[in-house]
Amino acid sequence: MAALVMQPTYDPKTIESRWYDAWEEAGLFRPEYRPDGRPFCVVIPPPNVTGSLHLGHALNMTIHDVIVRRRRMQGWAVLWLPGTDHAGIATQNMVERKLAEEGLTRFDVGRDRFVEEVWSWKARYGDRITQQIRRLGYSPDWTRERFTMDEGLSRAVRTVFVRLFDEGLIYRGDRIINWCPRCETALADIEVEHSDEAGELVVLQYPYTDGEGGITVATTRAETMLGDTAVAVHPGDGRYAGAVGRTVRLPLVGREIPIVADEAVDPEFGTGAVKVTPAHDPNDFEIAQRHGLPVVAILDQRAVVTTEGGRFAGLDRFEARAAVKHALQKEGRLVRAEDHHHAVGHCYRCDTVVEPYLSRQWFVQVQPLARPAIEAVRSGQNRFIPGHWEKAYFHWMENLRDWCISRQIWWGHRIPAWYCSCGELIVAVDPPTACPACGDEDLTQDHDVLDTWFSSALWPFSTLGWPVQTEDLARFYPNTLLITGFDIIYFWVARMMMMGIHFLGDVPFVDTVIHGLVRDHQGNKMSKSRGNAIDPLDVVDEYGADPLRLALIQAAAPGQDVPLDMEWVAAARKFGNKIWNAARFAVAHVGTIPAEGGYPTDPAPVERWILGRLAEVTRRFDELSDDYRFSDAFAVLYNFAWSEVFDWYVELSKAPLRDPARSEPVAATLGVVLRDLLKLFHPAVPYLSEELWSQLVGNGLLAGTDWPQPPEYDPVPSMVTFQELVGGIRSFRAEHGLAARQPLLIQLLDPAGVVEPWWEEQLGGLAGVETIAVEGPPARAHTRIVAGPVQGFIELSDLIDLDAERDRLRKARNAAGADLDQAERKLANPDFVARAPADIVAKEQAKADELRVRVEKLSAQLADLGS
RNA sequence: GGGCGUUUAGCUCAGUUGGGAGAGCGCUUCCCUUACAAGGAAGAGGUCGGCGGUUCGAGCCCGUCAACGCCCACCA
Repeated sequence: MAALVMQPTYDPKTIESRWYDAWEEAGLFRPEYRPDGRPFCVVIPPPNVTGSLHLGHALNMTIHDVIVRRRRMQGWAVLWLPGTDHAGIATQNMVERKLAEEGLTRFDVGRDRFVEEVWSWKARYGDRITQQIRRLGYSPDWTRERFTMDEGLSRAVRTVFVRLFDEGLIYRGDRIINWCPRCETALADIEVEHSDEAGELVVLQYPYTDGEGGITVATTRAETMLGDTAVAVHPGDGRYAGAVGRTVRLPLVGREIPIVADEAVDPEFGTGAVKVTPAHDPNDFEIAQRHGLPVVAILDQRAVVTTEGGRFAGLDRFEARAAVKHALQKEGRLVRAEDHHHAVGHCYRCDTVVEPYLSRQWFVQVQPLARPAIEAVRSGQNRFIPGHWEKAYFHWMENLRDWCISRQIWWGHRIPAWYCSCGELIVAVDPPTACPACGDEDLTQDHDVLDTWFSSALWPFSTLGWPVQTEDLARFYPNTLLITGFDIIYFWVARMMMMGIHFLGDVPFVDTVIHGLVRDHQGNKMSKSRGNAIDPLDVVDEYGADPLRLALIQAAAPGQDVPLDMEWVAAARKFGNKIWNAARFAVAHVGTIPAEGGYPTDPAPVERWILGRLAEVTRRFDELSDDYRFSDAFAVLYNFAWSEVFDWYVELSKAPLRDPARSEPVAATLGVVLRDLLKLFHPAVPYLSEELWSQLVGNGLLAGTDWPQPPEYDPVPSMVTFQELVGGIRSFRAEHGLAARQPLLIQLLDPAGVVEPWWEEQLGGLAGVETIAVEGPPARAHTRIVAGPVQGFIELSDLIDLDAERDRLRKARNAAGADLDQAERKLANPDFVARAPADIVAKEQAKADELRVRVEKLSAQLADLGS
């Protein structure tokens, strides 16, 4: 028995520090807790190790926790595997910014010291986010926590690299890639964010070397002309038939360059002639390869003009753009400049404009990996929820180009490739001691590291021990689920599919649950730069972790963005207060409650009603949860709890609970219903429910109990009539401004015999009326309350304004009359009667009958009142 | 240039086998009744973006238009 006195208001702060350690120490978060359970596995989308929790994480992990806590209670052996990501460029940038405060760059400190510095950062901040995860009450298995750069995962990364290399799916080559001149590294295509920007299209004339005139070309990046090595036209373009084979002289540079014909040129665009800059444009690079053109790089890795740029050397690309344009104008080679909107690529980590840059990089040939990954989704081995994301997935996968995986940063998995002075390339999981070709022991490891997403792609199996065939791997691969935001479907989901299928022969997870982004109440994406980002820990401080969790899960319709207003969180806290106080009431009136079962076998009508509703709601909640429709599931549960259990059943229980002779069965039912509510709500509000459990049931941990399975009960039709009667009386009372404590006299007329003995007492409590008889209408002036087959007659005292009462009745009759008309019109339609299903027609008929009676009675009443 | 999403009460949003329009917050009136004023009771408020179609019946299915948002795309 809980003898503790509960505070009258729910205070999240005092209870949310209490239960986490108990759950963890009981081993509840480990799959071993249910050794015989069906395996269930989901891996956390690993947050950046030095990052901090934001609302996107909170949404993602709330969905995780709501799922895994329920599955545990349902007896599954649940593994929710946590961990963090080294987040290559992002983390490196953070540490570089910190160095910058001391006036240093990473090149000042050198690679080894820099990497040490990052590790020490990781040591200092690496557990901040995991502490935050605990504070929000999330329940992953911390004993299995992983980090993408721990020893095991690094080995998995090297193993995958070596195998793909041996299969010919990883290669090294000189290609034009996306280059961030600020981060000084290559980026994958997907790591470039395009935005439409106002620019300038300049049209230049390159003069022929062998005669008058010249050829005009257009460009948005004038500075690149310094590196032009040709002009290209379409072979079928009649305008330039005579030009192909001739040469032009490159202005400012003086280089003589040829005019070539190439299919890649679109004769419709611009002048139909295109300047070819092989070192700084991917199309041009390909044209140059086809025509054996020289490649002249005029920008270095910081996008500064090289000595190839002559007098422009040393200028930044944007300075050079203006300077070159100006110089061309002075030489009369600038035909015109026009405004031009075009997409400009930016680095997704630092927003710097990305430069196409020729360099030697490592690539994954993705098409052989993508094909089975597409097929797996097409055939249903994996499904997206909601399904429309499959289209986006297919479209992206089908158009994939090779994935540039080498990065010129220092923080990450170093590429397991070594070079020997003899020219030998050694790709191996473990560092080679000597060159297999020449025996030289002086080998140099490749300086680059791998794209962070390369290691992320292995997360569903590298975390389980792969390449070692561990028990966890056998038991938990494929994972049951993956839960993530749509913004990383390409970065992460698609790559996990490719790698999982390729290396394990099976999809990495069966269901892919996609959720939206958290937005502010005006629908804007939250971001630090926008200044509208809300720190979840501030929300927790102000409202509590449970209210935040409940608000998030209620707001998260499948696949839709979540506009989070603090009003939602405040409303969730109000609900917490409501259930807190319902429990407080129960603690005072209910004795021992069993942890499981205990459902009454032959309950009285009111108890049968609420128990029947509990069973219906539990079943519906389970259906919706199984379909990942949590917002709907919790709406059903929330409305049941508040507007049925609290507003009706708790009120109905008060009278019998005060009477020792009748209290026992009511207390038992109230106890069981509240107990199951705590269980059903527990996945969303674990702290609150656990605290109330300790007060109410006081036996073990709620988190470790079984999920409720209440038996079904026969419906109680008289309850519906009773509720309608109470509503009618209350409405009458309110419209006439009658105080609730002033009893009204009511007589009931019940031709159908549904009036139950318990009504009298409850009508007194809930509607403030005194029932005087169950028979015909009284002689004195009265009005009627119509509730299904029952009529209530309330004597009209001098206090009642008869005009107001006539208005009230007229309004009620007109409303019923309008509904009746609609129903009768439907029933008069022969097509409806003939074609609609029989049960729909019968329902409509019953509705019409009931409405007809109601209209008759209200009309009769109006006549009685002399209208 | 493609593709996707959204458009429902004053605000933010739910509404999947098409069959009587919902929640939270806000608003109006009454009530500090012994679980709860972070509460209770009673109300007001919607041509479900426009048009057309399918159907006995459409917020829900089809077509079309409009507005807003997002993703993808090597047209200089």
